[in-house]
Amino acid sequence: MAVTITDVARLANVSVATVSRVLNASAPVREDTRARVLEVARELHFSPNGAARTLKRRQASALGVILPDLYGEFFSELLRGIDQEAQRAGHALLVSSSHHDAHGVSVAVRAMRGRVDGLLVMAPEVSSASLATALPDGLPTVILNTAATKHAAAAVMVDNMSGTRVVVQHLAALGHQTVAFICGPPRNADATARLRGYRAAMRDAGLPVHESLVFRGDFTEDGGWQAARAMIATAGPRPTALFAANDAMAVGALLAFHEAGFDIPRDISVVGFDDIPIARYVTPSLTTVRVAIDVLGARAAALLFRALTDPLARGTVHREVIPAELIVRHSCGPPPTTAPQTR
Amino acid sequence: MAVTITDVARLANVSVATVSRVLNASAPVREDTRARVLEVARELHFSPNGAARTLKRRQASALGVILPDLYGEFFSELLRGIDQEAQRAGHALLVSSSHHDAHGVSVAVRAMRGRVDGLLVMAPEVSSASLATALPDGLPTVILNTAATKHAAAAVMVDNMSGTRVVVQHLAALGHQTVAFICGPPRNADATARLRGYRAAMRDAGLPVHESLVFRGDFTEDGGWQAARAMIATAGPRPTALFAANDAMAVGALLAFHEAGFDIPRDISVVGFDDIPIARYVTPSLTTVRVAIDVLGARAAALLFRALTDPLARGTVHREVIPAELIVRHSCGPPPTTAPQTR
DNA sequence: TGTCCCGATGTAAACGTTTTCATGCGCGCC
DNA sequence: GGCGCGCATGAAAACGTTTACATCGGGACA
Repeated sequence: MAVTITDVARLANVSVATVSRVLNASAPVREDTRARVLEVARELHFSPNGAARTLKRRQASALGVILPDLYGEFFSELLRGIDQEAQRAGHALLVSSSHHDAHGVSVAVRAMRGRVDGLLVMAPEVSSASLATALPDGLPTVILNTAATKHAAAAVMVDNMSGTRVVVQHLAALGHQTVAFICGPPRNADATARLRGYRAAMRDAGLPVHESLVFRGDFTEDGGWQAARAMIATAGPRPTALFAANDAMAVGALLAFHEAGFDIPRDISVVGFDDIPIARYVTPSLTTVRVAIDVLGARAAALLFRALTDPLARGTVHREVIPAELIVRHSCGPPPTTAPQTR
Repeated sequence: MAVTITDVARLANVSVATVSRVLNASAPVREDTRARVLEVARELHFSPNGAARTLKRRQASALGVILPDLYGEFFSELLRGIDQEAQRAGHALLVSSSHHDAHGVSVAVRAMRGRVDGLLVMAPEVSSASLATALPDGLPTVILNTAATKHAAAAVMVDNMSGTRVVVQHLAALGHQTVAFICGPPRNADATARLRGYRAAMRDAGLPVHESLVFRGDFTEDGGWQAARAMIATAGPRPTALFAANDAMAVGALLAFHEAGFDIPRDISVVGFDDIPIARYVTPSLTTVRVAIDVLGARAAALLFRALTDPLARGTVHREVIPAELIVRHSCGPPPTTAPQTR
């Protein structure tokens, strides 16, 4: 059915070896045979079978990408960065998403054996230990945003600590004393790191952390909206600023405040985290922490390629931290002289 | 290096055939041998080599996805829909993006031969004819948002015509007479269809199309921002509404208007197209055309699976149109009694 | 003129599976 | 008690490549 190298060889009156040599330029071939082979190959629309090639060469020219989800601009940007780097190296991407638990990751990983040269795994909700058992032995792996395991060749992570610190410092400098926080998903590594960062930074700034002002969230716009609603409805100390653990939730909170008639930043300041592309387009534009998500992906891919090409690098776990930088836009201002009214 | 089925067979004192039978449950095996094989396989962390499996089985359990780009929520949603459907069928996704011309598509497609069972191609900037030559012969293909070619097993497209029509009708009903338009990329199939739809709907509504109010765009937020700036600066008839060919550009326009001190929708109404998730979170929330992008992807994948499993379906080109529905939010209102002032 | 070497090509093995075919063995049946 | 049948298993071919090795001329050199 499909045309194979044998078909080309037959029609060009040469052996399959010669065809292979022509197509891969792997050995000198007389010019006229070369031309003849190429002609026949083009005529038959021949393209080599990837599986066979991979099997023989022991190199798939593909990277496996395991993601917890695909919803929202974050993953879009991440994948874009990875793809860009992979494409430069002539590698394809085998993508598999919505793997939230160790078992899901394990299944996805097994399905990739033999079809990828290395793995990029982002599983922020899976514990380091479970991840270690889910990862394969022979396949170089780079972990994203998760506590690094021994199995991995490298780990790339966001500097959540300094990111959260700089936000709190900024808010404190503006005069805010009461800063609410919206968490990410409970077992998510980034989420917990940012919560820890928030607490530590608040302490260091000499500001109190009111537990009633730490709201649950799930990294989605709707989660942020819900949390902001809860905040508006809640009794107790009135926050003058809200720090959301990611931009999506900050955007959701913005809507909730807008609906409630709040003026931002006059009534309350809002900060996000990640700097997804949309952050500068919402109203007011969102003060946030720039993470360069596409760079995060690209760096992870680059590290994986290094582990693949440089056998010496094996065995040593390389860690890389993507810096986090405060981006001041218009969603923050000084605290109001009197706290906003609940309605 | 990597553990193979042969290793398992040797340690379990059986032939490779038996191991294969156990792992695939493809033939009855005595219970004790079965247990022994499974035990050894687990012990060795064996997982079958995908390339070898694909080669022998002539089935890759993977779908190729070719996209023009990965930037923004549109592709993220599309990919999510595809992934969801593929995962249900136990298929992985081989993704390759940033293919804008026929040659790029052709290269990507060739790289996928033998590693995927079918192809999902979105190449809105490639002409139908070039696409036909770029697509492979033996591989079932579903085309997204592009004029269908004969080679394809199916095509899924957005109902751009009725989508644009309903927007113009909505604006006309509100009393708008002068409606500006921001185009997508010049050679993009969706973009041109939406422009055509805008023109036709305006004509049918008895409204004039001022060529000076048809602005160039590129489907990005920044493009929309630039176009809106141009609109503000331009002389000539003052539009009371702006229709952007996609949501990203509408969001960009929103920012430009906001920066210029316009009140939306009092000074000008804004409409988008696609209903990306963020559309309901911008301020004001965006009136747009709901396309259910994830469904678009999922349907495309479903059609591909049908072509794969049902050989009868081959040869007939199935077309499916994803409906477009007006979503009224807060970015539209009646036209101002006097046109907004340029500043 | 014989030897050596090198360039062009062919032959066949190998990659790790799945699957067809063959084989052996126990058991029921006449 | 011999015959046939079906079940469990093994041997080996096949999938479509790449590549190590063999082969064959022909030219350079002694």
